[in-house]
Amino acid sequence: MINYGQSSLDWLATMKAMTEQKVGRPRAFDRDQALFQALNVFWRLGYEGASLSDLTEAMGINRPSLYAAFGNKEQLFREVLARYHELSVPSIAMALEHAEIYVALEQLLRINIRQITNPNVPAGCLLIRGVPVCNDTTAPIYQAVVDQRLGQESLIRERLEQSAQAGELAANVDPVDLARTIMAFSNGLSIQSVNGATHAELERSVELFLRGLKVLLVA
Amino acid sequence: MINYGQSSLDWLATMKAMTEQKVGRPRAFDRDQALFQALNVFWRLGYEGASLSDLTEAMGINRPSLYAAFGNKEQLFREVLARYHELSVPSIAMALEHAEIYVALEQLLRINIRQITNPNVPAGCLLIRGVPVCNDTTAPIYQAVVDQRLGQESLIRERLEQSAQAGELAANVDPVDLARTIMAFSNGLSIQSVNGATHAELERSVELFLRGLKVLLVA
DNA sequence: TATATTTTGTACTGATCGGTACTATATGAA
DNA sequence: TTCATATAGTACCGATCAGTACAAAATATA
Repeated sequence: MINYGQSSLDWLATMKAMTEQKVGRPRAFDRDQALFQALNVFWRLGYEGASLSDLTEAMGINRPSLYAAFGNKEQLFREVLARYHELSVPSIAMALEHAEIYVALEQLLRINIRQITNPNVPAGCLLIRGVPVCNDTTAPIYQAVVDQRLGQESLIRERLEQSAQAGELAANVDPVDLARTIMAFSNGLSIQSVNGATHAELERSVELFLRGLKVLLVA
Repeated sequence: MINYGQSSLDWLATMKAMTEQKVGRPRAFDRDQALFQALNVFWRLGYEGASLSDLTEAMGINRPSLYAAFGNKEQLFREVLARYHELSVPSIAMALEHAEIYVALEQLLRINIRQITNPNVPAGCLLIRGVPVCNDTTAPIYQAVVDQRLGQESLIRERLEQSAQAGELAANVDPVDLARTIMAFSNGLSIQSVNGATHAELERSVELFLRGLKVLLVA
């Protein structure tokens, strides 16, 4: 391994320096902040509904700057998807780390309704609002969105398979089926949020779901 | 009341004759069949993704014929929504007619997964695929879609309120909350279907959900 | 200071969008 | 036949779409 210095912080600094441009007119905007604004626009308007004018206005840059920094609309959305992944997966993974499976799933759902009713971002989930169907426009990025939804479900499934090994699931409860069931409910909550349901209302739905979920786990 | 004849069939015939054109070149296409094709296109491509070219091609008519018969894209979609309502609500209502609340909800979910995995139509639900967000394009019809989703939830809620009156719900189970919970799960199944889940897989998720649901109802 | 390099901003491209003007055509009524 | 009415089909409209050509401006290097 190449020695970039004495600590990993040095290594990070070196990597950053390597990716930073050294010559030419410096970029007048923060690429990360612009990407976050793009995330917000795609979240709010959907992939098709977000025009280049919507994006550049929110990002505070002009059109050629967007293309120079991000490629095109499709590649910008792919980066947005990656950013959304970074923002959502850690909290899912953290919830699922709880030793008790019931608490893990409870935390998962409670964190979920916090996120989909966060007033600082659009209601619901980007992965559901953003690209609901596959058509000529969305075809290039449709599968990536579905894959990310399936990726979240896999996180739940893997945790449930641990529980199944440990004998924590009730009789005739398949972890794959239960993961799909929880994911369905979670995604449905996102639609409820878009419908206008409040956090308190979603909380009561989660509590009802959890009462039923207990039957599927061993005491 | 005006007497249109001896029977309600005569009345229907009279109404039909009144709405049928009597003068001018006759329409060369079946309006109902064209509307059904439009439903299919909106279902498959979404409201934004369905272009007038997509619509006219599938409907087998040219552009001025569409505008003469349906007004414009927005009004056509409103008629499509009404058609979808006619196709979906009766089966929901029929399922909920069962005397036993558990059976009613079971039928509801089983009919639901039959419909959202029907190979003759696009996967999932038009009300979720068709108009996921509100933007400049979808604003005129967005609320109508949300209202139809809420209308389906109301059907469930009203049935559950009957059960609550009859003491068929477990302690601390509010019918409004339970209706929202069931609707969320049902909508999530629609997304699972779009993800590629099979009917058999959704059936197993429904069965797990029903096992939990039993706890929320009195034996 | 001179040069190479990159970003910025304006102004544009062809393609497609939803919607329509206009003419030809097909009917019922006179 | 003749006329009034309504649809069919072609060919078009202005607006907007994603994407880009080009030149001015701002930096590092030499």
